[in-house]
Amino acid sequence: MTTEQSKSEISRARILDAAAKTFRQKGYAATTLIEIARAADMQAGSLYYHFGSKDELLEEVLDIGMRRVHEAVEESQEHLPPGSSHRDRIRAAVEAHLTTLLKLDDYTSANIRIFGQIPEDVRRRHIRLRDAYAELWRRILVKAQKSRALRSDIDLGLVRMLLMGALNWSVEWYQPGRTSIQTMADHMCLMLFSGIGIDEPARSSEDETVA
Amino acid sequence: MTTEQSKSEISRARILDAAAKTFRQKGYAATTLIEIARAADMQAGSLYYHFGSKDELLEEVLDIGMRRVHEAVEESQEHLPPGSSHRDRIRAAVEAHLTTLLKLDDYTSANIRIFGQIPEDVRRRHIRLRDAYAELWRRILVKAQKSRALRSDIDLGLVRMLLMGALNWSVEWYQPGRTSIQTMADHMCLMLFSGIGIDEPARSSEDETVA
DNA sequence: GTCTATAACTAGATAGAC
DNA sequence: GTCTATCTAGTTATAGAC
Repeated sequence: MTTEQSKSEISRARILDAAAKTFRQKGYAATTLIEIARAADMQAGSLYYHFGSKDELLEEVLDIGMRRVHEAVEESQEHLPPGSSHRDRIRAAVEAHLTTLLKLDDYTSANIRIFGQIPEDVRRRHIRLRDAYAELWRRILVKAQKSRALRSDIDLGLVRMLLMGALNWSVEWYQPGRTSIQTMADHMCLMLFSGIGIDEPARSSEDETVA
Repeated sequence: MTTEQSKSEISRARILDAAAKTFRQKGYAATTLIEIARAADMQAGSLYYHFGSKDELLEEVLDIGMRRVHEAVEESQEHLPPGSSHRDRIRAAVEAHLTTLLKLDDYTSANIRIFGQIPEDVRRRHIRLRDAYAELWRRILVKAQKSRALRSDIDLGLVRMLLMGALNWSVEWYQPGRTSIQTMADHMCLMLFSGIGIDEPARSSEDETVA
């Protein structure tokens, strides 16, 4: 009950870490308890002292992953310098989301990668946390729109889904070292706020619009 | 050898359709041959007359899905009205990609959804088609940038990944009837070219930048 | 071509020793 | 708490009848 962890708590955490890592890499159904146990330096049967079933283990990994990214984005909003613009706020949220997803955390990336392939009842129990996280983003964007930092003639829900897609898809291709998270956030926010198009000059006959 | 399909070809196609649909819904590892067979009105053992293994079936589903979206985007570029701008070209590609992914095709959506969870050797053989599709997009974007339709001070590869992410992620949330593909393409291209930000007015003391 | 039957294997889960 | 041994169920794949 102090800050010391019991042996049980330590093992439990080791199992969860191993599960998050393996689920993220191989997906849910393709991951066996034998692999998780091996990654946690244990025998498969020993897992059942800590968890009732594979699904129970999955559920906890998913919940932890979603809570972590939720908290990271929430904190990014609380720690902004006073007088920050709405663009600053959104940029901070984007960076917090990406950082959690790509640098810190097998739990969050496991959640994002395998959510579409989990058993129905696990999904049903987990969905509240997902909805709460979506609501956090919704509030950030709506506030920006109401303050006229974002256009009013758009479907903000759709924008949110496209934005989350661009960010979440990075778990499928991101390789540490190649691109920095800063650069990714820069590009994402540039697209979101200003776009990367240039006003094409008035058409003249010499324009190469087809070639 | 005529336009008539042999009984074998018909069955084969039925199996592939069933496999694409089931893979898309449940993922690769979680899908059993028994389910695929049932969806194709067959017994599991009968599948082996047409395919050598589950992996072989998977591979063909993946390849078909990638070829279809590739062809759809390629055709979208060939059928543009003369004098189309680069924005028009990109917009057409976005729409073709989304349409294939969300309306026409279990094969393409299966490919996008399960690519991250397939066996290593299948992935290795399939990757060429993926790379070719990426190259098609790269060319479209580079051409636009060289013609000064897109800013030159950006990492176009990164933009491409963010764009594909925004589009591909839609397989995880899109529900037919709620949003039209037109609307999705509109929003995506608006973000890509112009952004949805409004220049925030010069800061004054009464601005509510924090609340 | 498709069926039925089944072989060979692997998974998740349980029980009892330590 | 963890291990070893094992049960049960379900999977891919094969074989031979029709």
